Amino acid sequence: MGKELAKTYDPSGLEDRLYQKWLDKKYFHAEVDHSKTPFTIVIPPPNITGQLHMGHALDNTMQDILIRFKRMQGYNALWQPGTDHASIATEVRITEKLKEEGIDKHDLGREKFLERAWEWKKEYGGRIISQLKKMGSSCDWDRERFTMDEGCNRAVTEVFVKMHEKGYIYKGARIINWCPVCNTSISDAEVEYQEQAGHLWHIKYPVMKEDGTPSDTEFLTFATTRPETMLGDTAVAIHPEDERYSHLIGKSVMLPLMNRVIPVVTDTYVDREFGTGVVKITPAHDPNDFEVGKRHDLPVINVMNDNASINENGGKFAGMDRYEARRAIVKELEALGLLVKIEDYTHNVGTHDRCKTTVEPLVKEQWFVKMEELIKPAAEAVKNGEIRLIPERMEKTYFNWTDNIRDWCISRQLWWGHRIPAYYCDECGECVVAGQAPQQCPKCGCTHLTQDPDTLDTWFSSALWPFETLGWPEQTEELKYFYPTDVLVTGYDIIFFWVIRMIFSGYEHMGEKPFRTVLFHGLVRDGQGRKMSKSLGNGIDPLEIIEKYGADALRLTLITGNAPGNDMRFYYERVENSRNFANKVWNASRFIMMNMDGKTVTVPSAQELQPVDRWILSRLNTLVKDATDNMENFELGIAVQKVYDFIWDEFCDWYIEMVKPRLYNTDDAVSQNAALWTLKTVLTDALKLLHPYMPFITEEIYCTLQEMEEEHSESIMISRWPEYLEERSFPKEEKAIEIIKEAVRGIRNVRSEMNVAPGRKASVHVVSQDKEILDTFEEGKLFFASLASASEVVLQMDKAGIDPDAVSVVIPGATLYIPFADLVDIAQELQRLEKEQKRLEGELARVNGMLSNERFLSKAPEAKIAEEKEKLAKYTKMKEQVDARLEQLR
RNA sequence: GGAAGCAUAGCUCAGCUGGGAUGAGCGCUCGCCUGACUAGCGGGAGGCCAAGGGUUCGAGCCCCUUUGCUUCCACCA
Repeated sequence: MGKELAKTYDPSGLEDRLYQKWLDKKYFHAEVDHSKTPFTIVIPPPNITGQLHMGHALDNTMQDILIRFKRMQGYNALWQPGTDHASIATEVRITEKLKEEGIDKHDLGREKFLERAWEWKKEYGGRIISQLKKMGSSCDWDRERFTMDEGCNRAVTEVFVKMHEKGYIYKGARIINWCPVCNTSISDAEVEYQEQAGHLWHIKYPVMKEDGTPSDTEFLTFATTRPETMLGDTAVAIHPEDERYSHLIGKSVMLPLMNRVIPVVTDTYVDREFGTGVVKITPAHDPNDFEVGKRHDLPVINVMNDNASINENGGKFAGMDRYEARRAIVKELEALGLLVKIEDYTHNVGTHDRCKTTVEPLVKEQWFVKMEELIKPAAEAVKNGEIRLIPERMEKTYFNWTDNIRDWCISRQLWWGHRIPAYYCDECGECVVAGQAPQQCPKCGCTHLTQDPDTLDTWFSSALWPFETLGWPEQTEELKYFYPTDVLVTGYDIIFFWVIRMIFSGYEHMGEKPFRTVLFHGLVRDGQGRKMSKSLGNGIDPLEIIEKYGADALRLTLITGNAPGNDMRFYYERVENSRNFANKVWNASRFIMMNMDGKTVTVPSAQELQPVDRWILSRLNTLVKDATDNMENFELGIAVQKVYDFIWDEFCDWYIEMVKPRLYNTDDAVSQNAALWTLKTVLTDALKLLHPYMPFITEEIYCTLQEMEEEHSESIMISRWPEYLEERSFPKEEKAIEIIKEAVRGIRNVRSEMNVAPGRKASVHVVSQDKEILDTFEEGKLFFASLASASEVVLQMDKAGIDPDAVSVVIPGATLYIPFADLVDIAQELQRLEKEQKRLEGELARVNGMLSNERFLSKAPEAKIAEEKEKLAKYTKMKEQVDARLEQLR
């Protein structure tokens, strides 16, 4: 025996060995080669803080499937890997770690902190990569990049300076989302709204009388969820057409506690239907109020410090935390009789997606990207189909964002990230944006300039990922050859954060789209449909699954029965099934190799191939076509399902069983050789089709199989993807074998129903007037007998000489008789046949109904009509057979 | 408030441009250690495809309405 395979498939050990082989052979590496067509995927860079989770596992499985598929098809496939510095996520983790050591980030200082961060990167940055390797990911590791490596840093600076010159990047005081715990601004996309139970405080402000003193009878009542912001109120607003308050237009109210007189303004922003129709205006602490304030030229009074405590503008409340101040203010208002009532109220509160702290809207000087112009080509590209989103419905989500675009706040008050290339003159305050620190101030000539302390939003660099990883801003060969990339595979949850930003960046800086297709996948949830999360502790570690079941089983599980963009639930039972399938493939291969052992398998002539051989070759041929089509259309789950069904059902359960008698019959070497050749050929191609999904097991078997050859290829990875061949299509044999399969199924069914012991054989008479059908059975006699547990198979044109009490099975074009004289229960037999008769009558009624419908005949396509006619003939014949048999029994 | 998705076998899901639901896995049930595989083999039960309309010769699939669940966006004090 050439090589002994173990009885059950054991992935451990084997996977690492094969992966190392692939690395050694440089199969993952792609070089610019103009004789080949490139196929490129850039990896969504995992965070350096990251641990491989099921989302990564799914994302990377999909990418690896596509890249391996295209590589086998002969494309120059590049899967560009790398990691992301993940500015805030990493900074939070490091800060936490420092805290554990009793060190405050600010005491440590920026430089030392960054040293720690780089140490962290060194320690953990490689972890996720080694985990991706466990999955079998065929990334070109020689090209691994990092969002903060030298090249990416250059790209970021270049982009910032260029966009600033064009006026796309500006600095301005805007209301932004502030996280008082992380001490940084965050973008709109980072705010996560949570429904929280709170209160609605109804408060009234006294209206100012003509004499300039507050009235003690006339008030304006309104409601607020954040009473502490009243310290910064600079107006009260009503709707201009609200008759209830029209007499107050032009008047003022007294802001209690602060004793500030503030105007009553009119603005259509006010909803007359909501509450009392009165809104207090706090421009410094509410985005809408900020807009109102701008329209009415109201002062902006910031009453909060960065840590959300009240600042010196808050009078006697200065120094209190925002919630402490809230309580104190409510208490005082109540004492003054200005608190009307308190209502329970659940509302959405903006929180920071990283730390869940309630976000505080604050007015701050920040850097922004002006989006209006930039977004246009990005929206257009999806609209005109230059970029395709899969599934298509994601376009709606996409346009929802592009149509309501807001300027992107890109500055973060963090240390870990790309520092903003803006420098301020220590003398005159002039701001200079430049690739390198200027020697002197262009305005006053001062030589002391200080760089902006802020860093950029982490997505600023990932937006450039598809081209910065290929060398941009250098015009490298790689960039020219591999860009634009082909497919981006990612979760729909980062469409705003990342996908859109890459698209407009691609158009802006490269003048071209970053990728042709975006393939979205959903979330991997737990068995109860919940999101996997650390806080719930319901996460399933992919590495544990790999350890136990193998990477192939995990990959197959993640990809089967799942459509693009749909969430999926993770079940251990499904992994077990995948593992069982791996074992099935393993054992089928083991069986084939055992039988090939010691023999030289030669290519059989056309005549030497038997109908069953042609049947399975033809079925394989169809599979090649269908599965390839599905994969080209990114229907990965459907494609692999077809391969799975083919291997397990058609190949293992039918073909191998059909061929066994020929393998065991040493007298007919020609037939045996034809069977072995077919087995080997079909197995090899099936393994190839399966390889992108289950790379390890297919490689192991393929190589073992190849070792039995004189000239063997060294890896399935670099073998050619099977192609549909017209000369391998045998529709006639497909039909013929289908009839035999039906006969076998029918006989098994009857035997099972009658409780015939499996070991008990009986003769089977095949009665048909159709010469071709008899020929089919004649040719398949050997295996038909074995599958149908027949002691002998007798073919005849009529039922002469058959025991009239025999059990019968009707299949299209033939009736089978099995004489079980001692077992047959005529009543039961009648019942069975009557059931079959009824079924056929139903079918006939349906087909006849269609074919007698003139509108059907005139409107339905030709092919459909022909199909129905064929069915009519088939069922009519079968019914005649059943009728005749019933007649005979009665 | 706006939008999207989902509702198909006991459970979890597939079902391509409308053309018989022999759909998959698990579960259930009956029978088998049949010279690759009990991580297996053979048989079986189980679905008026959420409800109601419409378009069509024909609807799980297209249109409208309703109900239930999920998600995204906006965020009104």
